[in-house]
Amino acid sequence: MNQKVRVRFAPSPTGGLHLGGVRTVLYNYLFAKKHGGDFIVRIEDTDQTRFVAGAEKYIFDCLDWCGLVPDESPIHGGNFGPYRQSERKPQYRRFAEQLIKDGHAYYAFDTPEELDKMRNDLKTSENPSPQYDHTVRMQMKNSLSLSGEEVKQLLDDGVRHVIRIKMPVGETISFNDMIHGEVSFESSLVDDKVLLKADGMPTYHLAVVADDHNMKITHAFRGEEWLSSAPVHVLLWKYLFGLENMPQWAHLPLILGPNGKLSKRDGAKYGFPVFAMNWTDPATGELVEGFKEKGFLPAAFLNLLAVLGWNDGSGQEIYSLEELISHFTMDRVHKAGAKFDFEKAKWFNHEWIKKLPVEEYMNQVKSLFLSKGISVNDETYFKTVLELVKDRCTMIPDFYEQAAYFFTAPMQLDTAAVKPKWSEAKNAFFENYCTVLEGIEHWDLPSIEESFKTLATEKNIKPGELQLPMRIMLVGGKFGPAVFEIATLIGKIDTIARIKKALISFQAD
RNA sequence: GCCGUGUUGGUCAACCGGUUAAGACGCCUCCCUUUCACGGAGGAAUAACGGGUUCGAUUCCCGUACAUGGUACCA
Repeated sequence: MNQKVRVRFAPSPTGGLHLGGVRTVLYNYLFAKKHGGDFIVRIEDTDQTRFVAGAEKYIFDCLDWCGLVPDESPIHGGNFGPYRQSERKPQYRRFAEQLIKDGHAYYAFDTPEELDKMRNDLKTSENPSPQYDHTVRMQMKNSLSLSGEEVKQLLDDGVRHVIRIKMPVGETISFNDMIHGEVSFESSLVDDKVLLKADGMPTYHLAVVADDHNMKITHAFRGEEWLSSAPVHVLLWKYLFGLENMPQWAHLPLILGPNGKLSKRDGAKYGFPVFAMNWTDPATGELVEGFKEKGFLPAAFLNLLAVLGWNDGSGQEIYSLEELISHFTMDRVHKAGAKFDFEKAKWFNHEWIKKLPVEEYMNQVKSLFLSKGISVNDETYFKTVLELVKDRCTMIPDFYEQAAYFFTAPMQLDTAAVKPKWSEAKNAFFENYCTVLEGIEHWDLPSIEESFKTLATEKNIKPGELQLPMRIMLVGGKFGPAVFEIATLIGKIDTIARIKKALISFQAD
């Protein structure tokens, strides 16, 4: 009764870790931490045909980036391993045989061709996809329709076969979902799902139940796409380990794209990531950009996913991981799927860039700069600059545009912004101003600004009219913090050099 | 087709029988700023449809529509 909470995330390593997947991990993690329990990751690598090399490592890299470290996993260890299904193979067969012995499952010898034939023969416009269920199983080739000797013969001959669950007729199967409440199904309408495949590997249905039992899982969260197969799992628990030991289920709502189901195609189509990190499909070589590479902060990524389908009713929107752990409750998770809105996602990232001290992400910016050919030598200067421009950055790559001119003179000047109002008088002012600047001994904000204003008054030009040209000279465009602050930071030599260089190009035509 | 799940502004959403139906993103206007942002003040914009139940329904029930998931020896 007082069993410790044990929640598992069980990805199948077949592709990138998408938004819905990360949110499932997050809720698992939050729930486990909230109750002082264990957060477990196991890998569902039962399907050899779709298993993708490198995908397991990819999943853990993503978790690492998000900061969701499991208590138990193939790479972290634990007391209820192994944590990969492929390493538990013999056990599944035992469970399946047990079910047959108890009359809850049967051998099926139908070939793929025979299955196709059945589906084709029975297909009507009314029923486009006939199931292998109680209505047809006696017409098929299995241990229910065949005699004991026939079955034994087939088995002895080593004929390929699967093991199917024998769904009961006329029972109502129901269970209490943590999100949806009571959900029920008519057993007669559910088909005889394959439990053990011809190659001896279990299907997901047998595997989850067996593994959850083995690992003493108390709460199992998964996407809503699994809800329809829940009756199979409930029955398996009933037959194998007892309903009273079944974990609490929670079927999380789906995350939708702009046009329904979120697919990796949406990323390319609408220009936003759908995976946590870059994912290269080994089959096609196609690269899908991730949130990390797009320039998202993990804190923002987690935050935006957490509140997509959950809120605590307080109106708060910005949560740190710690806050999420203390505020999170399953009863406030939504039932309905939510459409992902990239604009709002960007807003979350912007908020986190403003909120977090620059130390948290300065290394990312540093490597961004490095890739653009700017090396950072003075860390204090670097931090000051980042602090100054962070309000203007929504995503990490924005720092390049917003801060590069602090390190290197702008390549291009927005001359169009000054030329229409440019005059000899202004030109003279700046030539003069350079001389004034040369003479400044203590290069600080007041002396730069005061001398600018004094000279402008002397020349009878409004200082305001000179500030934009000055900005274009130093920055290259109409953006950035206060001009004199920029001049202060980039220093005397650079300031004068940029003014002189700009005067030439203003003159140019 | 059948089964499951869902349906409050463009999007995320609060409310859990009586409200002028919060808030956020986005959009628009203004202020701040002779740059761009940040910040501040406003604005436009919402309960799918039809029946019930009730003194009273956005809230409860039933239909319909729509959306979404499943319907594989995939997960």
